[in-house]
Amino acid sequence: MSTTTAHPFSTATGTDVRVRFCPSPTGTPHVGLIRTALFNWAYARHTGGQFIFRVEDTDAARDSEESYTQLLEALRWLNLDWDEGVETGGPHEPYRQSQRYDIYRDVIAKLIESGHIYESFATGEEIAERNIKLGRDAKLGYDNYERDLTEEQKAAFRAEGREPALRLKVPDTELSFDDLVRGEITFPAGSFSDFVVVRPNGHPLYPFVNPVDDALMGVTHVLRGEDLLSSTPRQIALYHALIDIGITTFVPRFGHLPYVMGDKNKKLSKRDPESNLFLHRERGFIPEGLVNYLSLLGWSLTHDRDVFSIEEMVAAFDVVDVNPNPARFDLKKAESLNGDHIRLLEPADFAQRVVPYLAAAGVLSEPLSDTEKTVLAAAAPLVQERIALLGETPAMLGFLFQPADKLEHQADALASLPQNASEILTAATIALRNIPEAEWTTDRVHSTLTETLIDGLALKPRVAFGPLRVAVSGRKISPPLFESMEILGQADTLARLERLSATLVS
RNA sequence: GGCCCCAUCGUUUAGCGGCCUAGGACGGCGCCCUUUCACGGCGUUAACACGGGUUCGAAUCCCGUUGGGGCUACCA
Repeated sequence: MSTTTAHPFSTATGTDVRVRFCPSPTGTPHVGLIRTALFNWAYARHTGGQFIFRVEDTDAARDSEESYTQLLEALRWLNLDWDEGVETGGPHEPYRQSQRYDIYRDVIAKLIESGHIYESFATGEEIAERNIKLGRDAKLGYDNYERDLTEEQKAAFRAEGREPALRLKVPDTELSFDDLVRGEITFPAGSFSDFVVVRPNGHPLYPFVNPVDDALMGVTHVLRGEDLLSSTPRQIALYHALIDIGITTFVPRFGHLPYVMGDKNKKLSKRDPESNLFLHRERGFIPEGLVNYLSLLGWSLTHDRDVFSIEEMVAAFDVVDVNPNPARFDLKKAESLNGDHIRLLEPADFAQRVVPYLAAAGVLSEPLSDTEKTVLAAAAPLVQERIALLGETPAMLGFLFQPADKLEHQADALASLPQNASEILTAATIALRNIPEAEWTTDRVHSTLTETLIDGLALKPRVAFGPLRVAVSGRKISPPLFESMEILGQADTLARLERLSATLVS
């Protein structure tokens, strides 16, 4: 097509690549949005190009500063750093659209002067009426009939007190582009019409400011959600106008990333709790695990492995390998992957990361005392091997930070006690009391208890150790018993056994 | 209604004409390990939507059908 020849698409590769993440700050960060950020970031890091973070806060009614802050927090938490953008600055400042209105005014003036945009006085109702009158579907949209309004007609509208919106003249031809993830896509002539770029009150709209900023910032690859696919021809039309007036020299390549679906066959909605990035963090996802899972939403590293590091992702990531079909957000899989990444953490690192979760649950408070640090360091490895979310740790480790007399025995744990629980506790208490304090180790506790209960009383391990577990942790499920006893120490352990015994007698 | 996108196990993904009697992972099921719960190990379950082409040969290319989804704002 001639327009394509006249207005070439970007051919940028390698370090010339410029991608951007440009959310509008409405609501809390959505995992689909973050997936988009991740893919843009990964593409920039893979190619050695630049990653721009721009904020599209031109909707005063819905944008909030709180949401803006959350966006920053989200990217920082996931370690998705940007080369240019809000906070960090760069050669195309400012990076918040609410501060760029002067720039848009200038571009608008040039587009009016060059005849690419024109005044449109029609209201939505009038457009629908007109369609009906002409025997077309009312939903058909605008038919460009004000393109050539005379000065007299415009004056007449103004005399009625009407102010015009500004519309872009789109070409009356088909428009196609080569989508990075979907291949060649063509929109037939007439499937898109002149669209409003500026409201009557002078406020520029998203379909205008987004491409304008991309053009001004030299964005070469637009990787965004599939929901924006149908607006692409209009954007390309705008680009042609921008090239015409010398704002830029090329049209970026587009890549439309697949939807992130919820349980049902529809987009994961902001209402779905699973869409909330911070909720996942609260539950104990670690950045490594969540990023890994998010990367799998429409992409894969290789055929036989899906646990990998962000570095491995960057090394391999290319948008052209992104799968075009929608991906479902599968919490189970995400959690499993997170567990794998938790297991990969250095034990000290893991212990460190668990602290905020323990603090939030009231298990302990920061800063930790030396004793608490010691206990945590000893206990953390015991649970690192068995959880999928950091949020599971308070329930698992809480008993270690409670004094024996404050420990609560859970109902289901008490209910699980065998008839002879008292007898078992007494026998165990006597045996454990005989261990010299200096020899109080996991192994010694283990062997002593085995001799006394398994060999001596001929009990099954399950029956023998159950009551001890309940006495020590208050729960049916706990970290390994003997290790726990070692961490608690002899005196505390004995106190717990005696306390449960006392409870059972009374 | 119009336009656009999508189509491999329950889910996600590998596959880009012969390596596929279709591979991995999560889930499910079973077994093993085991002081509980996990973790781990082993095994198992289960898919190319349908119909036409093209080709010596199709999950892979083309067309159609069906089924999903999205867009169709003076929101972003």
